[in-house]
Amino acid sequence: MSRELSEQEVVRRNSLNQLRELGIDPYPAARFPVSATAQAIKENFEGHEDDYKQVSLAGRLMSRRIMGKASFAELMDHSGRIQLYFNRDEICPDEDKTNYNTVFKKLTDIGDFIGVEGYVFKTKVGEISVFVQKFQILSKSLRPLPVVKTDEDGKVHDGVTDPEFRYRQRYVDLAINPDVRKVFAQRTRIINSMRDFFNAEGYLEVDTPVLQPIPGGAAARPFVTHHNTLDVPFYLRIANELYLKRLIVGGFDGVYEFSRNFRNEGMDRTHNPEFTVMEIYVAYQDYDWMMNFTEAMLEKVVMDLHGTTEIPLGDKTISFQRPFKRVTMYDAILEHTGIDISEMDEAQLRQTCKDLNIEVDESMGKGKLVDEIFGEKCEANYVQPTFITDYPIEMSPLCKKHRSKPGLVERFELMINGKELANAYSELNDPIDQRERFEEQVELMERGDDEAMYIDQDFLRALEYGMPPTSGMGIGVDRLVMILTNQSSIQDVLFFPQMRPEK
RNA sequence: CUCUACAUAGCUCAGUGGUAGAGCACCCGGCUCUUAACCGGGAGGACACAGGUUCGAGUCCUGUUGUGGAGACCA
Repeated sequence: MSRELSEQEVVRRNSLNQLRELGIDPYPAARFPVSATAQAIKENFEGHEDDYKQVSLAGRLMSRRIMGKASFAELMDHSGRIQLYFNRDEICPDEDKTNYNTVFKKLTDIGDFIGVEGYVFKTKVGEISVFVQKFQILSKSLRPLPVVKTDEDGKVHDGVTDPEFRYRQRYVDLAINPDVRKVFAQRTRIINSMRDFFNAEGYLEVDTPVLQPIPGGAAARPFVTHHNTLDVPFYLRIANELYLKRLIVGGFDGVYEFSRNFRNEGMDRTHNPEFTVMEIYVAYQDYDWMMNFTEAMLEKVVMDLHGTTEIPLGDKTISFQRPFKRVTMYDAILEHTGIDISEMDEAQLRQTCKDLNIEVDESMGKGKLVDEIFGEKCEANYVQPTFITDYPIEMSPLCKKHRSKPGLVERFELMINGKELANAYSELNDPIDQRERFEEQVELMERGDDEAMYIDQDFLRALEYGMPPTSGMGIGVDRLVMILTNQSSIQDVLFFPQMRPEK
C-alpha cells in the first residue's frame, strides 16, 4: 500500500506540518459562512458597488501570480472563477508579516480550499476582483492539481486530455475542466425537464425492483447475483417494463421511472454496463398518442436546455421542431434497398439478406431477419428525429398486434443520428396472446437465440386480472444527454463510466 | 473477442540505435495592479511491465497490462 511520494507531494506534506506548527488547522471543523459566489459578483457588482463592501466566499485556489508584497490569485467555486488580490500590509497590518510571507506565499498551494473575506473592486485593467482582508485555509490539498491555463483568446493550454486519467480520476477532471461540469449540470437539467413534463400531466414517478427473480422486459444478458437468506439467484434488472405494467394493472393511469438498467454485454462509446432508461406507461392511450407525446416532450426538453429546437451534433444540426418524420419499417426498407419485404416469408427474407450481403444464421427468426436488414441498410440514414413504425410481430413479444396490418405490431422506435433513442408500444394486454408470445420466445431460445425472453408467470397472472389498453415508451437517457450536449461518447455523460479496475 | 494506435517528470508533449529534453507546475531568490504575469537560479525520471536482438534500446522484435479508435456483440 505504500507509494513513493513525488517531490511535490513531499513539499505539500511539509507545508501541512508547518501550518500545524504555526497553530493553523489545515482541516478546520467550523463552518465557513459564504455570502457570495464568483459568478454572482461578476454579474452584479457594477452598479451595485455598495452591496459588495463585505463579502466572504470559499472555493479552490486555481492559480497564483505573486509579485513580492502583492499577489493575484484565482478562486474557483461552483459558479466559476474570480480573481483575488492579496496585499501584504492589508492582510498583515502589524509588524508580523507571517500570514502573508509564510502562510499565503509558502504554505498555500494551487488546489487548496480557502475562504476569503474582503470587498469587491475593479483592478486597473478592469477585472472585477476581491480585495482580500482575511483568508483561511479550509482544506489542504496534498496532491498537485494539474494546472490548466486559458490564454486571452480563450485557448486552453495543457488541459488534461488523457481519457484514462479523466475517467479514473473524474474528480480531477471536474475540478479543472469547467466544460465537463457543464455537461453534467445539463444532464440534470434534462432529467428535471422530463420529470416536470410528466408531473405536469399528473403521472406518478415510481420505484420498482432492481433485483429481479426473472430478468424480463428486454432481451439481453443479465448480471446474476445471489441472495444469501433466500438462497436464490437474483438478476440485476435489464428493464423495468413488466413491473410498470403491473402498476397499471393496479390502477395507476400513468407511471414513470428513471430506471438504472444493467446489461452484461460489450462496452463501447454508446454502451455502458449500467445505463439509465426513462420508461413511462399511460393507460387508455395508444402508440399514435405516444408519438405525439414523445415529440412534445423532446421539443420541450430541448427548448428548456437550449432555448431553440436546432442544436449542433458533431458536424450536423439536429432539429427537434415538431412534428417528427414518420416512416413504417417496411417503407424504410423499400426506400433504402428498393425491396418490398412486406409479403415475404422467412425463407424469402433469408435469401434477401444473402442478396444484400447481410450475415445471418439459422437461429434468426423472421423478426430478427427484418431487423438485420433495417439495421444494416436503413438505420444510419435517419439523422433527423424520425419515428419508425409498425414492426414485425416476431421481434416485439410485448407489443399489441396492429389494429389493421396483419403480422405487424403497434410499435415505434425514434431514430436520431442513426441510432435508436426511444422505443414504444401499444402495450399487449391480451393475456392469452401474451402467453403465446412468450412461448414463441421459448422456441427461439431452443433454436439458439440466447437473447430470447423468459416466461414471467406472475406477469401473465397480472394481465389475466386485466390491464387497460396502455401505451408505453422507453427512452435512453444517456443517449439523449449525449445528443443534447453534443458528446460522442457515453463515458462523457456518465460521472464514473465503467473501467477495468486499476492494477 | 478481432484489428489498430498510444503508454517518457505532477500535467501537456518532443526525443527517427549512441550521456533523458522543453513549457507549465514545484523549490530558492527578486518584484505592491497581475492575468498563459515577469526576471535569475535549481531540483525532479525503474521512459507501463517482462523478455529478446545489439558493443549499446525510450527508440527495433515478442509477450503482458492499461487506455483510445474501428469492428464483432449489444433487437
